Amino acid sequence: MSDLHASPPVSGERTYGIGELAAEFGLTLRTIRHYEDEGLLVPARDGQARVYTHRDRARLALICRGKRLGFSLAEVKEFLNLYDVDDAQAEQMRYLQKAARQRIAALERQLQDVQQTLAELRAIDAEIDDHLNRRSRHEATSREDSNR
Amino acid sequence: MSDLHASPPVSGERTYGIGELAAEFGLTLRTIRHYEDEGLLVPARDGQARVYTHRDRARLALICRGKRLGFSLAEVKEFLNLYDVDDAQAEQMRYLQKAARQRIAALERQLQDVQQTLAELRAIDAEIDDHLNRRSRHEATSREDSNR
DNA sequence: ACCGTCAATGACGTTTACGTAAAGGTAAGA
DNA sequence: TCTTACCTTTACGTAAACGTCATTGACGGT
Repeated sequence: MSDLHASPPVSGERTYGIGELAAEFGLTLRTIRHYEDEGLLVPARDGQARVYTHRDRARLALICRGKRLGFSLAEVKEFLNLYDVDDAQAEQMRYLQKAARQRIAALERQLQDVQQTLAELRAIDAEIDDHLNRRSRHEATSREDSNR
Repeated sequence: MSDLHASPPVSGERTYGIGELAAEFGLTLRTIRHYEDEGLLVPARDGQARVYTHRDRARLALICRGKRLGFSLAEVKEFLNLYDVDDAQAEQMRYLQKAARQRIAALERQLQDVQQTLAELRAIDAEIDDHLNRRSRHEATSREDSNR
């Protein structure tokens, strides 16, 4: 009758259900739960049900991006800590900064890789264009300049 | 006695042993053989021993880069075909071009990801610097400006 | 009261990308 | 000839990242 179970709409923060996030990020429920098993997400609970805050949602977005970049869940996990710098002691801030700089270095290398690969593939694309055009022009020529 | 088994130094092309390539690329023999099992490499043979040409070596470099970019071996495999455009029929050139363009699109997305992540991490790095400096300056101040 | 939907374990299965022996072949050097 | 270094194949093992049931629970609607 009275909403005995409806989670408190106390703090004006909107929350998300697992299915909602799954749909939004194109993941399965299993996958999101797996991220929790691995300690990448620690959603609140409304009874048994998982309740995700904006912060959880942001973390999930970071996880997805990390995955797109080819990092393992373990790597993404360390990665995530970097975004929680606010509540860290000066002691471990230096550690986090070291970690951040290592990641930056890794990403700079990856940036090189991506750019080089892009350049090569674009060259290949152009080369194919070239080949195809020559061939078609050649065909046209050998057909005694039938067109034009 | 006479080099009955020494591979023909016929064509002036230098060749590589599997251990050589493993050392150069920081891979294990097992890994390189695995790439062969998966059809990513098809080295020549001198008896039983694998003999790698410059071309094989170049392919291996591409494989490594693909892996660094987070692609699966299956993806890298298709990827490799793009570099063999020379000996392709116009028929499948169009197919290869399509594949190339898909990869280009994927890499452009990845480029965005990398750049955004880099920007964020650099911001975090700076933010930590900031926090640490404020704190140290605060400490200094509270110590009645002990230094300087 | 019954249904359908969404979610929660729990547990075994699968794919990818190799690791790790085990058992042996070949050729150069002491 | 024996050792050492480098290579071979065969085959089982494994860690990561989920997929895929099977079973159960809580709600909302009719």
